[in-house]
Amino acid sequence: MAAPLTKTLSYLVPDALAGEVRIGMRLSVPLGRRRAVGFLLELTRGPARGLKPVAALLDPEPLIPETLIPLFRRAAAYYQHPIGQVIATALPAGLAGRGEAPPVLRETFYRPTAAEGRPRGERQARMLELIRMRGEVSLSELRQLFPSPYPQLKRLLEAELVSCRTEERLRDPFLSWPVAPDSGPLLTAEQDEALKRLQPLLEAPRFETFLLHGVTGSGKTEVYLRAIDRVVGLGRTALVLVPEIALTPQLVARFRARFAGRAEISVLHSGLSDGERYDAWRSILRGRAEIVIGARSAVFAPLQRLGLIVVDEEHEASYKQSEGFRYHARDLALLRGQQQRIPVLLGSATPSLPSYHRMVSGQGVLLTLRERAGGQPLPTVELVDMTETLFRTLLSEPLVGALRANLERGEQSLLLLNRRGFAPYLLCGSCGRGFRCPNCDISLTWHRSEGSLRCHYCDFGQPPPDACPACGGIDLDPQGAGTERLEAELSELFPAARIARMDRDTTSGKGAHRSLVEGMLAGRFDILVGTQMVAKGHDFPGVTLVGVLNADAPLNFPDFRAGERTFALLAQVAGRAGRGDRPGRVLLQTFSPDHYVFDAVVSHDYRRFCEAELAARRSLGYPPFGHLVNLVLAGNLQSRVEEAAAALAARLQPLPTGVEILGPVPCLLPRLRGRFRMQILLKASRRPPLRQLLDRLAALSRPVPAGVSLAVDVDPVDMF
DNA sequence: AGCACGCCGACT
DNA sequence: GTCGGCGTGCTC
Repeated sequence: MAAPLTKTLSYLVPDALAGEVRIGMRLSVPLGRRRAVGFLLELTRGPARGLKPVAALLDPEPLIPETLIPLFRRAAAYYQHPIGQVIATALPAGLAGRGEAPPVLRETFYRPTAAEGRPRGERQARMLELIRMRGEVSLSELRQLFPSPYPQLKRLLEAELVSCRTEERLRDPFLSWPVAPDSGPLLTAEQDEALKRLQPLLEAPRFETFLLHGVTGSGKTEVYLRAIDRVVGLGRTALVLVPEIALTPQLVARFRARFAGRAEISVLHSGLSDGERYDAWRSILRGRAEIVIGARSAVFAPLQRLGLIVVDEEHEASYKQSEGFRYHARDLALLRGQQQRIPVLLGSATPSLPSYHRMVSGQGVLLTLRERAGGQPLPTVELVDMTETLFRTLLSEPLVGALRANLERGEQSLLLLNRRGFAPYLLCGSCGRGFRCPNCDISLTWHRSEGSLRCHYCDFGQPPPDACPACGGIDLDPQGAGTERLEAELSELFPAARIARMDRDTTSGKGAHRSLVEGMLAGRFDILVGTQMVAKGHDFPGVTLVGVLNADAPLNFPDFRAGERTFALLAQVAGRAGRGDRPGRVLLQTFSPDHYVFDAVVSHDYRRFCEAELAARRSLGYPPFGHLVNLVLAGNLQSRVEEAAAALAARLQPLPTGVEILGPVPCLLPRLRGRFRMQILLKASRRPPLRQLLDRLAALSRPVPAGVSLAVDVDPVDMF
């Protein structure tokens, strides 16, 4: 239902429709004095006291498999979100609202009849001959061979020399990454061991969580491929979740190559048009795909006979949707696994603390790959203490030296600077004035090549002024550095080097990301600079040096997960080094070399990091030892939002024992896209009292006044 | 969300 | 005396 209703509504099925209704169908139903789109979740018999009748069925077949309905129900309850919007999030666009479903494409096929005759016309005769020879020919093919075949086809049909039939055609956007069939490498002993542990559950499925913790380059994908091969071989299907499909073309290509001709793979990604997405959904529903690979929302893919769910890079924050229905795809994957009684395989080089904690507390099986698959050593990681550099330089001497040496050896280098643009601030040299976004009240980033000052949180952009609007000074000074500036500085330092940049600005075009990846693989670049995008999943065998410019920057985030995030980012990017036949070296530039995160990165000791971090979280009651719910209020009038937040906090009293309330306080970004934002953070060591409080919140008739919106974020990941 | 109902200020 | 403001409540 498009309406944000918490409860479901019951309708009467008229006798005329009784034969056709099935669970999972879309219905048109009366709601108030309008018509709404609803989903049939349950059919019951009983007295029809005062129920309004269903107006119409919208589709000939169900759009939702019955097995997904419990998932929608639990997800709606858990995330305190109206079930209609949960379903709308899951489905391809256009199916939940009043919007029309994308058109179904049809294809007509012509085949010869038993009749013997010959047509008179020459063109007709040639066409008939082709159809007789091939047995059946599609209209689109005929149109390629005969410019306008319609008059002849009409005659042939009238003469009953051919017959035709129409069937739905599913759009199939085949990804064009080259596919060479491959049967896979020999397994390492550790991979083999991991598969042996998985095997029994693939054969006789039941719910179990596996966490595959494998160092970078240890071949986690190979384990997924083998496990899925087994699942598919047993006639079941598999779902693979990846953080961002556009950034993992290599993984998709490996799946295609491995299963070429043996299993159909459906790839769900953000580049699909509504029509393609709709067709992908229907083809999965009809069982035409054995393997589905997709990002977050693919956790709802309508696969039948599911035998395994894989969540790759399970620690990635992008699995959490941060708007609307704020679900976490990894957690829903676990729920789906539990409901459908199948194993769920989480994989990461840097598992999330909650997942790791689940395993060590006995709620799952930890599988570990300590060695790289090709036997390469893990890279050596060194710290460069930036407090000892005399001048504020972007690139330290040791890093410049290492880059130079790498260039001389003809080896590739990768540099991470987690900030795009040229400079994050542009300040007036005379009066010190800066430039802020009028909608978000944060500093605008100078994008030099694009010639604009841009806000990274909304779409705002303006050309950089020639003079300071406050004092008229013409001496505008870029402060700090982003990837664009780093790229420029490197070209000055190494004029002969071939430098490429990978960040959101250089990869927004279609195929741009792919051509950067291919360029690196083909050795067309010596140095790749980029934001965290460069850290994600790539396998560049030629890279032997990785440098991180502001390695401690993410530590300064006011978030209890800062340490975990920093460790994950650094370990992931370090893992890009030395994947080929030459050893890798990693240099981390930092102003706080004594921080314990760096110890863990240098020693590649994930476990020690986890134990330390978990101890700290336990003492503070943070996840996984406590549970958080963030209530975010937003509105155009600051005073109204503040009053609403204070009033809501008061209405939550008295708090159930065990629940703490923090706030209301302004959000980390107190203004975003022109709206003022306040948050109320709820914290509890156990879930039940927190649930109780959320139920009370849901029962409030008007939790916030008009002009203010309220978002309930259960298990928040980004507390902006 | 929509769309009613319902009770208080400036207009034909 | 009506038109219309948005506060409150419901939708099988």
